[in-house]
Amino acid sequence: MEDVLAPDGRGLKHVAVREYVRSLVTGSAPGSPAPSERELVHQFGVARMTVRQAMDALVVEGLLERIPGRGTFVARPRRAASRITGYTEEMSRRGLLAESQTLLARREQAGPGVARALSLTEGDAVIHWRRLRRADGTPMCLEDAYLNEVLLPGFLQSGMPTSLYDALDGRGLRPTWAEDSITADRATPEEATLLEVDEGASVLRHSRRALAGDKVVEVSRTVYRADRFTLWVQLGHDV
Amino acid sequence: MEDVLAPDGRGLKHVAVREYVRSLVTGSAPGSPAPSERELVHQFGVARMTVRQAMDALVVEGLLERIPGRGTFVARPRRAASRITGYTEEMSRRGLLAESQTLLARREQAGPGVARALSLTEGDAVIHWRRLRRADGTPMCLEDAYLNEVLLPGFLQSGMPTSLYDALDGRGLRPTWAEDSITADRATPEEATLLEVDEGASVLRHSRRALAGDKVVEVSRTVYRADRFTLWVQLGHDV
DNA sequence: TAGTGGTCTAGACCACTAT
DNA sequence: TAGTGGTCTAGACCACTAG
Repeated sequence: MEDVLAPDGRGLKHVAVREYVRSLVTGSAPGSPAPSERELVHQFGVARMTVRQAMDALVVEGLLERIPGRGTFVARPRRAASRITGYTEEMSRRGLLAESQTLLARREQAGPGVARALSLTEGDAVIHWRRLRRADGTPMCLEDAYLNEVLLPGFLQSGMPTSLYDALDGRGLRPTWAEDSITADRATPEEATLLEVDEGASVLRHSRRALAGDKVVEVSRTVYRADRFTLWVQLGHDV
Repeated sequence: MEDVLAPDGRGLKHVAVREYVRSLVTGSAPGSPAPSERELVHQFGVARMTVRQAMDALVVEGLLERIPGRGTFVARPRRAASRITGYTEEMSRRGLLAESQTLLARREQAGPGVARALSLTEGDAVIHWRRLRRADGTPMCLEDAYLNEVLLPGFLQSGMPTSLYDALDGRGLRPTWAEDSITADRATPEEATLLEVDEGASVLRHSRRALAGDKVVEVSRTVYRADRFTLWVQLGHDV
């Protein structure tokens, strides 16, 4: 039989099968059976290899699980390391209202440390954004973020967003990789005043270098009130 | 042509092709070309679909990258969240000598918190292992680990290992998933004495719930000297 | 124009599971 | 025994890239 291709003219029958199966099984309980390969062959009038290509994708995705001799079934959802989140999303996840007060937002020349972290040259233009961040009205942390101005043209002029990560997302720069370091320390006098704690109170210092693909999009240093904040991290993944 | 199968009698030609290609490209620089599919068809005398099955596996693995119209090439290695490590491996990675002094290793009945964290019932038998851990001779942290005795029969009797994670590894219980929480605090008098710091010194408190598959294999609470230890975490992954 | 990967066919035999 | 997924064949046409 010649290759007439699908009615839509694009040779993507396996996509049609894949999305059909996906629509069938999303929402099904793990262990529910998916249609058998030969059943789909008859339904779609395609070759079995085409159906297998469709199912393979769903298996790789972790949606389906094949059991030889028995059939194909909805898989137990895989665990995966949590996506990289910023303060706003993290507080929202905890059921707290995130508010931020910008203390400083300006163009600066990168110092040696920031330049290295942002993969820039010393003296390059960076955006320095300092915020006092609250949760349900109480100071939670003080954050100094440094951004590569080249990646964010007009960022300072366009009015600062509430969520940096949402703003990055909108520019296709959502971080997919982050290198964090965390240590315990005591609040400096300035930090204590802003965070409304006693001088020398316990704080958690959190540094992040966040990348979107190859591009370093954010370097930040945040100091959290230890009496109000515990950092949660999930590590690893299934299979 | 009938299905004579490979010389070894097992119908796994795609494995032979896959491992041949893997051996060719491991060590090659990203961007190096892999053999073309039709080239492998001739070399192995197999059908193209068989070659594609082999290559598909390597693409999913992240070793190869297909570029339509150009060929198949060695992919840039994907970043992936670091594997879950214990103290011994972490110190070794930092070039420090890890030593441990067992302060306590005994069978206990799980209290409510430990029982819940280990997915056990209160009163079930657990192993409680407390260690003072040093790096290059200086106290670094104090760790209380709780283990499910049912998963580790004879663990206490077989002599305590240096590395818990190596011991778990040997029993097929290497953690693949961990839920950590981190906070800053001050050392209690007892902690200060053991860690050889002043009472009230800054410490990092790190709790972990580590799983191997569905099984909770370790629940631990560790207190680190903040003057000696910074926690490093990598998050996210490519694609 | 030659070569590449992308898609697809219409079968086949195998080992395994469930009835 | 019937049904399932696992493997495999020997072709085919397509869009795309590169020389």
